[in-house]
Amino acid sequence: MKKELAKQYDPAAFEDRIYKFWEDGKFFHAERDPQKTPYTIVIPPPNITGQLHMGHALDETLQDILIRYKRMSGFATLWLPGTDHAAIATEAKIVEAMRKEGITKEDLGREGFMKRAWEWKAQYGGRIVQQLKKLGSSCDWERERFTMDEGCSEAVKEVFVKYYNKGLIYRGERMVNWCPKCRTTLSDAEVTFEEQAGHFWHLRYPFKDGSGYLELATTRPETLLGDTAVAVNPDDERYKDAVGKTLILPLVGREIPVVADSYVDMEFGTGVVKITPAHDPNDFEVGKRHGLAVINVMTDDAKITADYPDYAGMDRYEARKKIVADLEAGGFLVRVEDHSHNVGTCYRCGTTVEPKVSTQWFVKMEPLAKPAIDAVKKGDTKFVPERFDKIYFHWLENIRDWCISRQIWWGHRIPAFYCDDCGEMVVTKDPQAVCPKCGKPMRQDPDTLDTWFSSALWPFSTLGWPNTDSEDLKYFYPTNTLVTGYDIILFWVIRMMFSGLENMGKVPFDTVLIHGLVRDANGLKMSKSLGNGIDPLEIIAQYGADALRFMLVTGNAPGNDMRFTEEKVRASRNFANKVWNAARFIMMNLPEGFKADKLPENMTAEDKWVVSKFNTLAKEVNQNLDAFELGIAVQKLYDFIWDIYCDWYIELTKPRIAAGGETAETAQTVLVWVMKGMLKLLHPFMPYITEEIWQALVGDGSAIIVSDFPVFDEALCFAEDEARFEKIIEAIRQIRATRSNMNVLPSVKAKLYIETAEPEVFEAGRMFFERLASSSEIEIAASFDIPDSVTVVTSSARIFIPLSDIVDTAKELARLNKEKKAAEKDIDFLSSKLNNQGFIAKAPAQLIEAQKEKLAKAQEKLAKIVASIAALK
RNA sequence: GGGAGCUUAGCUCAGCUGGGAGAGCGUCUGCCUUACAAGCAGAGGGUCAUAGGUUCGAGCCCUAUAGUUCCCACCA
Repeated sequence: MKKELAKQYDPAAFEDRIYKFWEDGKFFHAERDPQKTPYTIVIPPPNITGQLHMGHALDETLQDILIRYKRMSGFATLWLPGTDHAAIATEAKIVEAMRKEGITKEDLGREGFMKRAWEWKAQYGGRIVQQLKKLGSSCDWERERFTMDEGCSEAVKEVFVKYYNKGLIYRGERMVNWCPKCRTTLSDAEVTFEEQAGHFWHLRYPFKDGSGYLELATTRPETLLGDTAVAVNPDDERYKDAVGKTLILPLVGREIPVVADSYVDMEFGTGVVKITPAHDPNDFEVGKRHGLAVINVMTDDAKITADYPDYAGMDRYEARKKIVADLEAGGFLVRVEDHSHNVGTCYRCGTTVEPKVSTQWFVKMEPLAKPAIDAVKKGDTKFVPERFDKIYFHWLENIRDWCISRQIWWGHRIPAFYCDDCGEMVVTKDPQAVCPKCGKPMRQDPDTLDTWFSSALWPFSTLGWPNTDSEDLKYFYPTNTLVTGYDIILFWVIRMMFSGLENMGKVPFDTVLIHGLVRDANGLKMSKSLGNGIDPLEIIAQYGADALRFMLVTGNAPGNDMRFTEEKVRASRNFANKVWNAARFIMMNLPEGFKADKLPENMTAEDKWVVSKFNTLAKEVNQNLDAFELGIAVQKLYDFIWDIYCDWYIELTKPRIAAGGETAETAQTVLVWVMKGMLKLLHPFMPYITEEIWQALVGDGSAIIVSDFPVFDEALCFAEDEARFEKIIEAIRQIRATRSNMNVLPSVKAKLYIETAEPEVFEAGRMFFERLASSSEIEIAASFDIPDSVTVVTSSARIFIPLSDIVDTAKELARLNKEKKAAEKDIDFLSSKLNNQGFIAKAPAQLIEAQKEKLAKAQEKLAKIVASIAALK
């Protein structure tokens, strides 16, 4: 053997070294191999400004498990990494950093700002990548991409121009969501609604002719400045006469008409609505229908414009107070009620969004949505778990056009050029300096694109598109699995779907594996503002990446949220320690240069038992990984390794190793063979420890990361041997339980008389009773008569333990009677089932057989108990 | 207003196409048995939210109810 393993598992001692070993060995690098089937995952690119958080840790772990599994299963696997420029988020951070230095964007100018932004990217862009490596992510770093690198930018321009020429992108004046703090538009998906306590101000607007007033209610009195009408429902009898009349707008004095529009709900409030087309999306629509003026009363940072000297320069909330006060003073305020309503806020900074009319670029969604819906309906792409396709369909079926222009500098600049002289506009990939019509200079649109515009192209822009000759593109597209959280389906998954279909003619991936959120121990979302986030890097430093990874998949089903607790990480670390020590035990007991490439011919009952169990495990792990049930796969592994392998098999080999000779050698071979297989199965989940042990145990220079993943092997099914050995295990368990119940110390050894009709079965287990069942000597026969002994009854044996000094006949009788009752209950249950005609008629034959067997066993057992009770009396 | 999820042991959660309820942690009892006390061996603990229904058989399928979380829409 190569070297000794440390007594305690210390991941910090080898994780970085192992990662370097993999990188140096280029094991992550994907080669196109026509002999192999490709398996591709593109990473959801983390923000360039980001710090690794638990959400990433989960996302990356799931991907790495799938990639490692497929790599070992013989696929040409590509896990393509990269980062996202995260337009608004990044720009906000840079602006904030500049603010601390007393610099503004305007100070630097566009070019100067961009230079600074790229410097920022160079400085912080690598940080997240280094953090991903800590997790053990086996990404092909040679193919790392960035949404603003040359190729991705080329793809963005290509798509923009293409869409424009197809009429899928248009420029238009629309009501958009405006964040006054970020000073940019937001798409509908970027607006978060929040319930806020507010007020309902009831106002009266007087008729111009002095014939009274109309009473209406508003939640935003400050927008009154921009009112250009008041609307009522055309069917509302109360206001029939008012329609067409003119009102005088309080405080402003503007004359505004009363219009009839079915948008007004007669039941709500007074049935009268003030119409402010410049500051409310619905009002904007009403305004269009009635040809109303759009009067903007606010600046880009949501302050009142200079057009209203009484309020100019006040922000919207300040203005609200003053306007309400003035209304009250003027006798226009009727009353105020409390009213809670939903307010749109910026997903990034939380500022209340201000609806605003402006000229923006949009993607026409309807023609793109249709194929995206069909693709999932047809099953070309499927969601895991399936229920998420409902969210997908709902959004696409009710889709609105996508506002893609942003009023920031960090991002892909819109490739549209304007001639201020003749008004010509050119949309083109190449910079257009002069106007093709009049020859005057042209200027490029100052706006940039929504960050999701480039990430929508990620599955193919990263593979070389728009160069359709790209070998990577041909080989690796469509990708296979997309792994992401449910919170990002609307932002990203949908947009990749229609982009892939539109530009590549194929869906970008066949499966979308959705995971949930990692919450804190109290079930709260981890967030910066709450300060309840847990840093994965600290956890890794303390417990190791393997423990963190293992914890993140344990006990979790696809799509479900999970809670993070350190106890769970500790449990995972303990499991790693268990594996570590099992390996250590084996290596301590192996002769120099020991090889175990294939199973020995002369396997014993317990050897076949463990091999057969392992074979079943291999089948289950493969099946569950294929079904994306990582939580189940990992549970099976845990159970096998801890319970079957460590608690039983290793213990069973100890007397054999002590005995030496042939049986020892066979045991050693099986120990190593199963250990190797089990490490392979565990490798995708715990890559570091498995590689570290592999290197020490195998020591032939091979790497587990590229070893063959174990699969089910018909030749390793030993169902009969397995069942036979279970009888010995059952007996040992029963003896231990009985002794424990009777408070017999393990140090008190006793003779065992095993009465059984299957002596050969127990002969095979003879050497185990001493160590595992505290026995001093064993006799096996078809019949015994041992008075004053404790009687342990199993389905296949009656075992007498002569502990005369501690046996209390009355107690023993009570214990046996309890067992008798249990056995009788068993028999009742089974026989009533078997006596049920419906069951016999309709249940599967296999099940009926199984029940019959169980019944027979139970009856045998009962008979033995009854005999023991009789003997006691 | 529309939709989805969840409700299983004291806690956190698994439970695949319906066939005698599981894990980890915690609790209790014994053990330092030279791989591991980050451990070993035992034990206790659940009318699977409630009420109906389908079925030979329901934690699982159907209906309703309650509680809870989330998503979408956003009526001034």
